[in-house]
Amino acid sequence: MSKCEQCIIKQFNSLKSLTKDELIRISACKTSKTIKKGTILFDEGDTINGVYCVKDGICKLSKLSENGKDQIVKMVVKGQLIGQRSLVSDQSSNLQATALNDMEVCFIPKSEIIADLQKNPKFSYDMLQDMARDLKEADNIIVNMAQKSVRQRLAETLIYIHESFGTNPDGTLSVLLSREDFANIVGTATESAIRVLSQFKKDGMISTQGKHIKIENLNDLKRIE
Amino acid sequence: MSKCEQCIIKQFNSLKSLTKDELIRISACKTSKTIKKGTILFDEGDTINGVYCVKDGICKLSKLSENGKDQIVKMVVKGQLIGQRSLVSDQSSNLQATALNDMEVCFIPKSEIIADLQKNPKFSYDMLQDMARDLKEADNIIVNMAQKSVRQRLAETLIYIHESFGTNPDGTLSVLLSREDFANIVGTATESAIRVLSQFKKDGMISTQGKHIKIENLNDLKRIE
DNA sequence: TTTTAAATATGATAATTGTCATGTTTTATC
DNA sequence: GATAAAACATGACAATTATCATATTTAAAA
Repeated sequence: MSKCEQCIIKQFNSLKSLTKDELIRISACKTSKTIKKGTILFDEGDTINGVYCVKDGICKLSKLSENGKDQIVKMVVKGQLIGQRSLVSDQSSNLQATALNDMEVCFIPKSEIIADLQKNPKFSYDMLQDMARDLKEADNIIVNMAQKSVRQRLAETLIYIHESFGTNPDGTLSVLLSREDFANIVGTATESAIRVLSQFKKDGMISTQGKHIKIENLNDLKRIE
Repeated sequence: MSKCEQCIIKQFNSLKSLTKDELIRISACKTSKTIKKGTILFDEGDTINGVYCVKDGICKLSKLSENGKDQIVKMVVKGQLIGQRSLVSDQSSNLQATALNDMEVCFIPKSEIIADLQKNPKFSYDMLQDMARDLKEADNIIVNMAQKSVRQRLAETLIYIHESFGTNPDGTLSVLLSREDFANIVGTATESAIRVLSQFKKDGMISTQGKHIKIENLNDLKRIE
């Protein structure tokens, strides 16, 4: 099992601000896990009792609406932490976390990290900055949801995934999502998402081979209104 | 000018976690301001250079969408801070702040408070908890925007204002909003907001006298789907 | 108070999006 | 590889919401 104090993944999140001693202590009680694609890490209402540090893979954070549809609120990739909000506010999770592909994660128990948060100002300030970033992002999503069309939102989602998570060697988006996932990000019916994607394809902005999507004309996609 | 160390407003925000010495220092350089209804405290893109502590009044935080419409993202009332996110991430504001009625605020310069944030773990932990609360709230709004109808969102907005900000002696909502404001909270056209409110009135769930709205049947309003 | 501007209200119509039905393709499992 | 299940796709139609036009009311200014 790898040691936190030597792990390079922490450079991408607030764990980098822990002291060497703190890291050694955490390393001793963390758990490494392999999580299969499709597995639910935790559900809405679950008491998480710690944070996950994502070493590899991608995960979606979603919330069930009263109408029975899932809304994807955030996607978490390698380097990021999951469960920070619940840790800080000492509440059960308000989101469900589901692995979108096979994942490697480390689980750090709450008991080992909460004291550091209250004692190490650099660490809590760092987490504060993380959360500030999330909050800004969430505000932007609210505005998009409220004011933009499904067509626009879907185009922006494709661009976001393309630019944030990159592409495979063949140019297809590296994050493989079902049409239902796209609908749940955009906040629309699955059929509507499928229809819009089909239209994008007809217009030559994307190409598809099964679930794999390739952006063919980024500029046109960016110009959609 | 009142002293921070004696001010009771700070009980409602993270400033309560500052030490007496820190408060005295901040008190010496803070500015008290009276802000007239309708005044823009700061605009999108402005460098705020500090935080506002709201001593009285209400303020809306909004963001201009590309289609030219304002989206109200949050309402801030007595006791809360404004500008925390920009302070923490050291960025210009991504939101516009506008007074919804006459306000009393104190402005604390960034230079006086940022060091405390990095040195006083209790203070930063407290602000972290504030931001965690905001983030949870924002996630809920995303889900509502994405999955609920205008009718539902408007009903929930009325209930939210009723329960969070209270009513005047005559039972009308204490926060006075224009129909356009309601539209900008819900994320719809002003005409649509007006239409839905008219329908609520016809159905006996609310009554109106000019801009003043009174909830007449909270249960029916809560049951809207 | 009169005048003017702004906010509220409502109708008509178009555009967007959701729902249900049904067929096709892809993927998983035996 | 055959079979079943899931995911994808598309048509038809209904519901929701936006837009434009135009009154009417309310608030503000002269």
